[in-house]
Amino acid sequence: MLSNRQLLVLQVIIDEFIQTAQPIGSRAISKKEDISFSSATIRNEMADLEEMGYIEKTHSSSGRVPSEKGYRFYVDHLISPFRLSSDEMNSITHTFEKGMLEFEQIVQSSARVLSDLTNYTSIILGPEVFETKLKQIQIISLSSTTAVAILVTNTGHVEHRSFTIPATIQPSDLDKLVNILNDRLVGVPIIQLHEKLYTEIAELVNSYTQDFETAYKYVKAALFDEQHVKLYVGGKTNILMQPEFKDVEKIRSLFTIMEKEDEIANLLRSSTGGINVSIGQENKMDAMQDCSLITATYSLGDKQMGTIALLGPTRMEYSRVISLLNVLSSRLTKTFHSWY
Amino acid sequence: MLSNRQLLVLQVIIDEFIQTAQPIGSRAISKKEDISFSSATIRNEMADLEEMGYIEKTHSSSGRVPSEKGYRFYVDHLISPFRLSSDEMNSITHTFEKGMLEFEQIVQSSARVLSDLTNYTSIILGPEVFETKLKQIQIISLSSTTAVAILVTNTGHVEHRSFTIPATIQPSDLDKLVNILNDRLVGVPIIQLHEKLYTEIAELVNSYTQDFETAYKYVKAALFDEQHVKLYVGGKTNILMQPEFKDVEKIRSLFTIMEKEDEIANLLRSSTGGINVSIGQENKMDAMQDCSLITATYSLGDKQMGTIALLGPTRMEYSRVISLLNVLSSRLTKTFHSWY
DNA sequence: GTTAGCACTCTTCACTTCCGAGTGCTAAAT
DNA sequence: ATTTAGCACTCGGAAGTGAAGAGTGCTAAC
Repeated sequence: MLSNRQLLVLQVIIDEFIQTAQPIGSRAISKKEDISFSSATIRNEMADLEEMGYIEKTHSSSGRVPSEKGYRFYVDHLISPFRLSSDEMNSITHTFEKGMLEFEQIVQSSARVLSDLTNYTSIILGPEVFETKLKQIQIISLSSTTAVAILVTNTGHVEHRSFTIPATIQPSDLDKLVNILNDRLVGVPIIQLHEKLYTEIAELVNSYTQDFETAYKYVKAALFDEQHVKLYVGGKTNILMQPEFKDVEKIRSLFTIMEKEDEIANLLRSSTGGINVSIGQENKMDAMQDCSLITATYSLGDKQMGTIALLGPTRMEYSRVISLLNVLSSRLTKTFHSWY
Repeated sequence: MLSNRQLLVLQVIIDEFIQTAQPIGSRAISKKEDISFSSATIRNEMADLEEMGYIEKTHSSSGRVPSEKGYRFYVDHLISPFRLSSDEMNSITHTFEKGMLEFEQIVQSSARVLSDLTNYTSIILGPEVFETKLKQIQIISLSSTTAVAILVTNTGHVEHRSFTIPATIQPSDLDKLVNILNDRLVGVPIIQLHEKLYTEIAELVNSYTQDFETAYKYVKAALFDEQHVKLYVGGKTNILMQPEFKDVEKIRSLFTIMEKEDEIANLLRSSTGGINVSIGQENKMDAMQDCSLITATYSLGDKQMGTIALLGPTRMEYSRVISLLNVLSSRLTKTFHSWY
């Protein structure tokens, strides 16, 4: 168990290190306002803290640096809610007041605000389709052999894809098909589309001509086969300003990871409700071993819709970042709620 | 004027430096197969070349390195067409054989192939709208106060935007409006849309009710007011592998530039037909002073549609890159031509 | 339990020294 | 008149040295 004084010392060390990125010595601590012990006493406490694994030395006679266990303890027990400045609150409020009405835009602006305010890299996993329903399907032919299929959801999301069709297929067949699809599928939640398509609709289509079936295949492939994730990343370069990323190799591996959107998306998707902090080695991805990833989710009703995350060095301003994520995720939740 | 031997020496120096990124000494040159002179002779030639500004020393007793003037001369007079390997040709052919039918996809894959093959960063300015014409406008209401407007071009490009409308506006008004817009605007080249909207259509709309005019305003704002550029960047991290980018500051300034898509787009847009090479200081952007930017354009008929570019260090494989860009731009041109 | 004092450790920086790669010049060779 | 061999010279980089400074751990005194 940690004594009160040890808690205090640990807190000071971590707070200080987060700001300066420099190892903290006993003398520096003893000089702090809320500390009334001599450096020697601090040294003893620090020796204990080190033995328990909360802090480390960078070399035998250096000041101390928080260990990952230290950060973990700090995050779990030591941080108090951060009072955001009115400037910060304003930036966020401003983002939501532009009266944008599209998922994409709101989410994108959120990512930008977040990375601007923190100087870390923000990653937002766009709204998943849980609650969204099909609003309308349209096919617009461009030429005798090409057409573009458009799918609109009740959330205003639009997917589209161009495709080729054999010239043998009649435009009237396409129209008929669209009608059938709209008849049967409008209002159906997006996640159930696949299922419905393969049972109900496929059956129905079978009863028509060969050509009609072909048309169906094309449209299905165009609209429903690929489901791509939307990942918004803000301030990729911010992380370059952190002194821990002086090494080009680290930068490279981190940037390479960030290009693998699928993996990142899966990682974020797996995060549960509320704020979640992964520190250093706790991260599943190798290239993030020197980073911390803080995630928060936003939701519609009791369905989780997406995830906001901030990626920075383990030496992160946890307190502030967590407050920011809290505010932003609840703003997102509120906004989406007001829409539907 | 440069003697034949000087040309040869200059060529060897640049070829070698492009491969090794190390200063080249006289002895190394004299050992090359096609060189039959002693290192002393080479030294004399190098002294001349340096005096003329084609090569430089990194310090008083170092080997030589190409100057920007040297690269310029190399690009203008010394490079012979590069024979692309069949592997390279295959990768490109493969990209165009996937039967994708959308601008975006083709262009995106092209960017990827290009950066993969070269290990530089590829930037592609998406097809401009010169020849594209409006195919259809649609408005789909999502709720009593929200709707999504969709605009489709004859090239299969889809733009969409959600927007709010006062509840006082009748759905029937919206329908009427869409009909008018489609009546008047289908087939009109996208670049003329603005003009038409502000003259013809505005006039027409004036004769209807107040509400109708309001609806018009909303739709116009949603669909036509913002025109955003599509810029595809491939292999941003590739540039980190180049030894000239060991310095974090350089990386940061370069990446910061690359986030300013507007500026990059303007830069690319200003490039004229054919291959264009900007070496080092020739670049307008400060952060690119250590880079070379090679651009090629692709077109439809005699209208230039967009630009492909590769960004790398000044020590670039000019010959290969130029060949690749040539092939790719003509493939793009051919593909687009076959569509329309 | 706390603190002052001190020896000890380790980094950092400036300053050498040494080596090798490469040049420029001169004089000899072709 | 070129070309080449030879050699002194220059410079960067690696390795080494020493002094300064920051910080620790331990001991003994408070």
